[in-house]
Amino acid sequence: MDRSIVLLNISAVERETGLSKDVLRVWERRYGFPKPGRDDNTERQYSPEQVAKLRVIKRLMDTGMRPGKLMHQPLAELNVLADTRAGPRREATAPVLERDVLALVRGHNAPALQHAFAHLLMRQGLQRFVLETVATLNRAVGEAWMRGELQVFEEHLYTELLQAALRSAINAFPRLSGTPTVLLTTFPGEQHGLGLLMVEALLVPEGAQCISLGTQTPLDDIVRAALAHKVHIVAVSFSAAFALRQAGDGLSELRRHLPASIHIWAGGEMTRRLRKSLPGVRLIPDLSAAIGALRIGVVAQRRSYRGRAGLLHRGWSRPIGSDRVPAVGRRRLRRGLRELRREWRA
Amino acid sequence: MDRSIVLLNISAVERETGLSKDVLRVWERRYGFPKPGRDDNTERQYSPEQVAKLRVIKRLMDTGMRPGKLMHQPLAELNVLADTRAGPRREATAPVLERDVLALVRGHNAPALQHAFAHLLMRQGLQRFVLETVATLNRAVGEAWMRGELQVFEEHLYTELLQAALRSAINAFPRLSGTPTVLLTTFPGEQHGLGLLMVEALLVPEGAQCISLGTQTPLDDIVRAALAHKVHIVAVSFSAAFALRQAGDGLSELRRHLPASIHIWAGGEMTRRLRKSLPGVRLIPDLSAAIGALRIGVVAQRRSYRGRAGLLHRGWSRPIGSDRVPAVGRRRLRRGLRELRREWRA
DNA sequence: TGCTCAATAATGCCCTGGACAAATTTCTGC
DNA sequence: GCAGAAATTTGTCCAGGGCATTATTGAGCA
Repeated sequence: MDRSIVLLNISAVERETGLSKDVLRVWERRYGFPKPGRDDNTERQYSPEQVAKLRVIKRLMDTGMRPGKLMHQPLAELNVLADTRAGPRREATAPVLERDVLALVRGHNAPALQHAFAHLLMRQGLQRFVLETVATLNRAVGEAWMRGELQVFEEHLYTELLQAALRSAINAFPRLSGTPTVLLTTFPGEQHGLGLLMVEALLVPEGAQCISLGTQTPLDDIVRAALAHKVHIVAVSFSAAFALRQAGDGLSELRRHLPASIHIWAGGEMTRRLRKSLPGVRLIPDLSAAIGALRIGVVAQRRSYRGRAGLLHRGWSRPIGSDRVPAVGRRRLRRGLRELRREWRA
Repeated sequence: MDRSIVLLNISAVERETGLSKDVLRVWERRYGFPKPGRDDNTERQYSPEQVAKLRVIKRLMDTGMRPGKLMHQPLAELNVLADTRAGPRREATAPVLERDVLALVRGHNAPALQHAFAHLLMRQGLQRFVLETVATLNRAVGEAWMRGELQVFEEHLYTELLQAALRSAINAFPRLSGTPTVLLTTFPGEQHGLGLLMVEALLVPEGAQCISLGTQTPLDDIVRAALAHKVHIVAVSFSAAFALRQAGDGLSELRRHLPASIHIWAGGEMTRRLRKSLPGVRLIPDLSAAIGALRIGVVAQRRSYRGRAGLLHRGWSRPIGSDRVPAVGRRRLRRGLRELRREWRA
């Protein structure tokens, strides 16, 4: 039969797993896994099982685990690990919503899913929708994927429809020329843009002027853009998969090349794993922390949020335990923005 | 001074230019360019000038030129080449619009740009906006970038605002459960989603039901998605930068794994360079050709693929100069879709 | 001259195996 | 129980060789 779609060469595996060719080869040399077959030309041919295991390993590593420990576990063990890692399932909290939405995703019911998003968005308002619903759903989707309950294309559809919903909601707000002005983007190599959209969705209703460059802006272009648009804040988003080192280096570079008057925010799953503190860079490990961070003085060390890593591989989500960020959060957000505005006006 | 943001290591160059580490090293060995300096650890350090030249070379290669010829030309020569390559400037057509929009982009006037898009969109309607304005502007922006008149971040802002405009326009149409159903996505490695949005913007107003998975869907997930959603057409978009070989292989794979009743469309800049004809895959080298393809295509594909005659998959690409697809195009489009619908209902 | 087909060159990608720096873990002495 | 040193783990880079595919050139022929 047609095996060609099943066996992947090393480039394809690199694309699908995010693990570089060098890493794939060196793992084979060191750990004996993955051990792909070879084709007529002695080139590596990875089986889908190997690729599946690699994907899970990659995700676990994105939460801070190290490859040496994972490599020789059977896939089943890894899934158990993933579940443990995911923390206690909070059946009580909002499982109905999650279950319903996941059912729509798994049922490939695009119109209903789109409708559900629109409905929730209208009922909750943009900010609450993002803070409560989207963050929760993102985690649920990520975990379901991890447990093998969700296909890649199902996750894609979820993301796509969600982005469409957020974008059109954001677009519904008139573009103000207000303060503060926020530049949103990701570093080169980071292709997940959902986090940017979520931040924008939180800020725009408050009258902040958001300028999104989309994903993967080269460092010096971020600097140029910040200056050209005279922004007050540069916000950069990182998914869990982003390389720690690269992020740290890049953020330091940014800090060095931007005038001190421009704030730098770094957000997204990855920032929970950052060990070093980065002077002059505000870490925003999850959206609820973002709300706190908006209040000027508070800044600094929100260590408490680092405690547990979520599994969602992209975008922002909330730490597993803390599920309440409702009205209070919004009030704080508003106050925070007021303070920000006052500061920048001065 | 801070050279670190200026000198890039080989990974960074790979990310910024899209040229693999292997290619960068082998070019250095074979052609003597790029010849980066070395750091204390004898690792390559590329200067921004080299990176700039590499970027231009990459773009020229994406239009079909070969590296051996380009490598030793000075940057100025390459820019001339780029201009030549761009074909005759059609000063008469819509230069005012282009100039105005480019001015907004270069002036970093995001609100005005957003407004301009919204304005044009409203005045022309979604389809004409895409066919006439967006296609033209895209080329203008690409060429301006090539001539060094546009920064990367300026291009990013253009793309981002344009996508926002298209998305919200598309979203304004009610999601019909009509025929035909079209699955839209790109292959892994292709991260440009603007093409998908443009196609969607052409089809949705006609009542077609578009399901977009966003970019970078693995091949077997495209197959699964097509079956799960029972689509009539799978449309895949390729930017100029996409590797010819990978596209050809992937499309053949797709064709092999999808039932013959599901049509495959391949569109985007890259498809103009495809030499081989791909049986059972409809090439749509540009949007104006897409319109023709919708009309002629139904008949042609019925004959050529089902009958395995394998004809008529060329001749759809039009020479660079002929860019007029006005009202006539829309009428044709509508008729084409009517025919499609009739066929699929049967 | 114009065309087809074969020989040659150009090009991208894969391979092996070595090296090394940064980060993390383990060990050691207090 | 803890700070700091030593050992281990891990990702990334490098050189240079090989090969399959694609493009170009050349030869023979109509």
